[in-house]
Amino acid sequence: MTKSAAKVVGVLERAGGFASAQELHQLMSSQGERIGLTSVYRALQELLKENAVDLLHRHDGEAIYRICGDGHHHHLVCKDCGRTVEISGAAIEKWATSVSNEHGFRNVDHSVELFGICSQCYGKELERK
Amino acid sequence: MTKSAAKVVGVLERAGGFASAQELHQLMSSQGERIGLTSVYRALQELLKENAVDLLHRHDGEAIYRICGDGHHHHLVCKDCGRTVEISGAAIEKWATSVSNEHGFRNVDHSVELFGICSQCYGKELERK
DNA sequence: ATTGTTGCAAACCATTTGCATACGT
DNA sequence: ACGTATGCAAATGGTTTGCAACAAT
Repeated sequence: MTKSAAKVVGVLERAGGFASAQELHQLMSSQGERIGLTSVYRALQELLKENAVDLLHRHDGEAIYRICGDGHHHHLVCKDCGRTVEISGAAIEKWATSVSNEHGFRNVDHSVELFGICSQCYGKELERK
Repeated sequence: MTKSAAKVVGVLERAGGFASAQELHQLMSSQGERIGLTSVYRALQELLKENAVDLLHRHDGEAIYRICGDGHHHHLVCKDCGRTVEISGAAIEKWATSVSNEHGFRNVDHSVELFGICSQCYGKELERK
């Protein structure tokens, strides 16, 4: 693993959640780490290939990364406030695999996203009426 | 609803699944619709505000849109040749519903896309080696 | 005439790439 | 020295905005 990658892992661990490449770079810079934005991007690509980080996208499309507990999981996102709940289900994984096999596909990757209104926002909506 | 937005809805309905703004524009152009890329983007923003379309992001971050509340089917897409198989599964629907309830979410909609290598392309890959 | 819609071109911003420099062994 | 890692600057590509021309009522 490259030096930059190690640094990025460190910051991601300290951050504890999701962060974009730009945010990581800013954070590291403000903490005195001398690292180029390019290296942050390259480190993240490297970590992705090794499945050391998870990638998903914010509402605006910006890529955000997180240390991967190597548990593969999906997201339940509130359309109003953006609150996100991580979910995981063996059921989905099995289903994806069997459907893929059924159609003769290999190396199948899947993306599953659920979006709805969380209980908080649902409550606020009712108040308004 | 603006005229462009109506056209976009039409194409999205015919497409039946997810499509990016760029793809929509290409599609419309190739079908003789004279519309600017800008208008496609503006139409999609408009439709988003009205909750007429759902937005999510592809693995590469490109925004893809889908008519909201249309008949549920998902896609199994070949990463190489783009061949697409429509799939549907009651199992997924049940799973999505139960997970959503578990977390107190309402009006939950889900998107499931599978990406892999179809048998044809897999065969070609083998030949190459 | 006024208001809202369109489309071109330019701006924007996250991300990637080319290339020359600096590092580690 | 050699191969790799780094970083700057420039290119890329999806998306947004400014603005002038245009349509609809």
